[in-house]
Amino acid sequence: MDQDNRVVVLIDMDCFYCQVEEKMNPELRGKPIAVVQYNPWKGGGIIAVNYVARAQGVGRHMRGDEAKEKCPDIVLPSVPCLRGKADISKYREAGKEVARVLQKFSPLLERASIDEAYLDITAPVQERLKTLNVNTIHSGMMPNTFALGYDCVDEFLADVHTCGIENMEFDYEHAKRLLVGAVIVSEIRAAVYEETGYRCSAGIAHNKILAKLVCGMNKPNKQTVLPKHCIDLLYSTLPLKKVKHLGGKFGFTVCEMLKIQKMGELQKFSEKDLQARFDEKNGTWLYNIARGIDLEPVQAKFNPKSIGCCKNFKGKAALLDLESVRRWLKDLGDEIDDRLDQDALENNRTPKQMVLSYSIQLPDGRDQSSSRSYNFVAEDELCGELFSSKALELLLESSEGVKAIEGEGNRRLKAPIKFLGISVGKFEDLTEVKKTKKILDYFCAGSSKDAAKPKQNIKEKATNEPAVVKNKVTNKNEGKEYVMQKFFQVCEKPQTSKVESLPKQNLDHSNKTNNAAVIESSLDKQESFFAKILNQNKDPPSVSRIRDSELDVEKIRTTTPVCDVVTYGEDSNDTYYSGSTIVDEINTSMALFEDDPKDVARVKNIRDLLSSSRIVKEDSDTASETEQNTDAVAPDIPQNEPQVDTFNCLECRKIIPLDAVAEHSDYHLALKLREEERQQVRKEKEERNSAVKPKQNEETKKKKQPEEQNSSRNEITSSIASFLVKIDENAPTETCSECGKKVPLARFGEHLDFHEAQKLNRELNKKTNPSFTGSSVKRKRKSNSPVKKNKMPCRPIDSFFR
DNA sequence: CATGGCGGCCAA
DNA sequence: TTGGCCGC
Repeated sequence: MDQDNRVVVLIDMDCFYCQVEEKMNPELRGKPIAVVQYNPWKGGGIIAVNYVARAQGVGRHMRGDEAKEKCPDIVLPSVPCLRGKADISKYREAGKEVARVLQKFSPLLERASIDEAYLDITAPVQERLKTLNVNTIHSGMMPNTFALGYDCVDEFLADVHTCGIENMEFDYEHAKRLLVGAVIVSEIRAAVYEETGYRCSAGIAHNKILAKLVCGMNKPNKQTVLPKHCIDLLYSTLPLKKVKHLGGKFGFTVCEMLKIQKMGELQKFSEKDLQARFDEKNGTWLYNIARGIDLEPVQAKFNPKSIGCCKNFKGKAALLDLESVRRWLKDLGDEIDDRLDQDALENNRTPKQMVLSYSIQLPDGRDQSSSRSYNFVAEDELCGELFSSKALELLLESSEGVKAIEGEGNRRLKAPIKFLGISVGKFEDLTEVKKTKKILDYFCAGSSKDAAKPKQNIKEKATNEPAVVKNKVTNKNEGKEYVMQKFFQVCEKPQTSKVESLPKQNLDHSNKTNNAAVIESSLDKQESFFAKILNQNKDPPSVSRIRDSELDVEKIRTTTPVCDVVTYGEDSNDTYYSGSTIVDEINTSMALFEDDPKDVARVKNIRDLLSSSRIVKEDSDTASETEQNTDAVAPDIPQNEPQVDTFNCLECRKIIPLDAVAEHSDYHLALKLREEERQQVRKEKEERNSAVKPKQNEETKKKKQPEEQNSSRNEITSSIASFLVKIDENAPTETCSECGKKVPLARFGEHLDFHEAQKLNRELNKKTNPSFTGSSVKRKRKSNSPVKKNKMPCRPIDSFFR
């Protein structure tokens, strides 16, 4: 049986939350610790205990206070609170960090929880067997390894070396595979420790259930192999409920109905019998697992399929009035929003559905839970407010006497609410346009974004945990401004100017002075969002370079397959996803504009940014010590100028107060985007009069998907123009509610994206409106203004200046 | 009041 | 689509 020839591993992090705390605070190492959440009540609930504390009798299912009694010197790090609830994002990030290491060893990685992952290493084992002589394997190659059924691993080794001649059950090939598997798992665990500092345990067997089963048998920092011929031995004493899926009610009824306790006793029953008692599927499953057979494949799955958050309101804390429900839903919605933002950046995906879950207390005192789902529609702007308001609607619509009692301003609820949860799922891949929007959001919002959108409505904050993750991107928030500055600098540079702001490696192998060419060369290696834009600027720079380097949505689109709604397979989840994520693109963009990585790391504020990018020179009489070639920009900089901090905009030559730099950059970007929109309209008009000739795509010198290169060649231009005009009389069409145009059904998704791009433009325009200066700029959200067709919905440019 | 906050899967 | 179960 092919399934039995696998080598499956379960990696399980040892008391993971504790390890995360220990890593963050090395003082804690060697001390007894337990991670708690919500410490106010009896010291908080313990959710993880390290092994020092376990040795002193501290266990899970204890309160912090109990732990203190058992172990007075225990340290109790607390899970941070955000918006009034436990925030486990740092553990989530740590789990991802580990999984990324595991992924290097096999693409067949299935994340089972925040701290557990299955790996199918059948292929790596086969590979290793080609070069590794099994007889040379010794226990030194796999420290901390145990073989179930053997007193020590050396005995198992001996069995393998002698082909297990003493045991009829011994399957030599199988044992060899597991042995080599154990060697590889040792290497995996060493790599995890080396690269993350975390220790883990592992189970090695020929399927998931068994790997999981034995993983926990030797902990911490150990690994356990379960050879087939030892299964019965193990099962003879193993309580049935220890097996995954049998730990709950089902396992209990199995034990009850069959009057058995041990796993081994299951073998006494025929498959038919088991099917008759339970159901066909369960019967077969039980029959198989009793014989160590589990056919479940390890699925390549890295990302969760849903993102949710919830909160209990126990006892007196139960919600009694509408207003508190509203408040909590808002917090839950905001958290979802934050996590979705990050998820979109990392995984290029967006959810199609949300689910509200709740439970109420019935008059008889028991709880009753329920849930209602909502499928997003195109007009929905996914944001915290949408989530919370939809959730409230769903809650009030739902039949169960949740409705507020009339009168008294709808204040009181009929039944106390004990639990609220919002989750989103059914992800689909983001289209290129939406991706573009996200990237621009990221860069353009600049410092004003965080101030504008009070994302973290922090009710309590136990620690000053950075709310957003610590991946490369978010660490470099300060770099955003820098990149924008660089971007405009590059766009603006006269043809003849030096390219000193571009990456060094590009200077090396090129005597071209043309920016586009330099950037183009950087595309050999990688492509960034900005590179895409800049790369389109093949024409000689003109007065309005920005316009020439238009953000041409259609051109960007052609770099990826033409489909708006990529039907959701496992694409967004699996380990094979090969497209560049938004995070990739942002990081590449960053890299593209970094003179030296240290510069960006060093940058702490706008002033540093500007001086390091040589744009600003306040106190400029002493400034030339840093560089001699300030003259690249110097002519326009008022040398003996100001007491105030200003900088001279390369774009318009105006002197801009430092504190308005971000907005000013946004303004130029808005100009650029607006021009793009104009051109779209122009194009639209032109093409209404003349037939469209599908234009040949530029040579795309990117690896990407191979099919894509073929298809892009023989047309499939996803040009906006093409779907605005070309209407096949016979093809089904749909009338766009935004602009009233008839659009071929096949192109309708793209058409909607076009409007999306328009909205983006408008929002950027709003963002640059100086009347909202400073911190109170509302970030995107709520664009319910209808589109006026054929009319520029922008303000006059001049109005941007006071 | 008292593990809580997740997440996955599946039957109906 | 919903409710329930399972497990970390």
